[in-house]
Amino acid sequence: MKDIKHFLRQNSLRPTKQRVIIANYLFDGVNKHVTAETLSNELLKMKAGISLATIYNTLHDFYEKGLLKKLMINSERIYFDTNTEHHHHFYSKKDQKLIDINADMKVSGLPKPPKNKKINKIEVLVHLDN
Amino acid sequence: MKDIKHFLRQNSLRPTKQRVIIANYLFDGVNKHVTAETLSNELLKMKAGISLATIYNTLHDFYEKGLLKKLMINSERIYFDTNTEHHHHFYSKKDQKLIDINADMKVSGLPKPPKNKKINKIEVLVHLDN
DNA sequence: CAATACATTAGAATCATTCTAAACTGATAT
DNA sequence: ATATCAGTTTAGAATGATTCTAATGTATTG
Repeated sequence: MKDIKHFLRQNSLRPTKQRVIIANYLFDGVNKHVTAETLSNELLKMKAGISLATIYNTLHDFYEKGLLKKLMINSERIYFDTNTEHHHHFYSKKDQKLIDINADMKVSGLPKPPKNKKINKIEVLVHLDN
Repeated sequence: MKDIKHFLRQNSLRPTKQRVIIANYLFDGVNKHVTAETLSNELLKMKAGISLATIYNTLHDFYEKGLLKKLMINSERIYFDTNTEHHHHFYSKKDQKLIDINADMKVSGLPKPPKNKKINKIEVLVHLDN
């Protein structure tokens, strides 16, 4: 991501100091899974001094613009994924860690959806033991 | 479920008045997806007068004994499933409703799990549009 | 560079869930 | 039966992630 300001403007987001810092961290080319908390910790490390409220606002803004995916893994916190392509995950509860599955997986034997309902997307979560 | 008291005892749970009422509702032969809130509403309807704390405790106790499955669908609340067999779900966000998929589905193209990790179980969630 | 629409922030509010500690009850032994 | 006691229930407080509020700050536009 060379020009973050341009990137933010393209997505109808004012490139404020805080958004630039957060976008630079999130969209550095390495896919990430973050929660408000883990992101806050990273930003603290780089002494960015961004308030929690702004972190929540920004994650939400990025999500609204389709720059992040929301993952429902456990009910304790919300995970955001910088990989917005359709993909699946390994999940280690023990490590509280998600790992992308980029392979092209197929699900067979799926029954018809209920009347008047259409399938939107299929999500596979592979739980790891240890 | 004919003898709920016996059933509870078999699972090392004292058959208290509250647990009997809740177990009777949950294990009546029809699989259910409940949250503390929806269960509380049902119990209110039948004027059971069971406190929220007990509802949480009981769901937890039943879960600990393997009588319920926990589902992580969204981060707003915890869902419990009376169907403890391995199975998958349709989910309609709009209706906030889960539907069991009992068909025997297969997932192909799964990559190897990360080093030193074993696959525990595979969960497929089919999101519905409308 | 002034005006203004949008952003940031600290701290309060919210809401599902968990905790606390006092009152209660099912099981067991007498 | 009844006393005992470990296990339960409960109201209400506490917690913790997230959202809201409303005051202050800042990017954009003309």
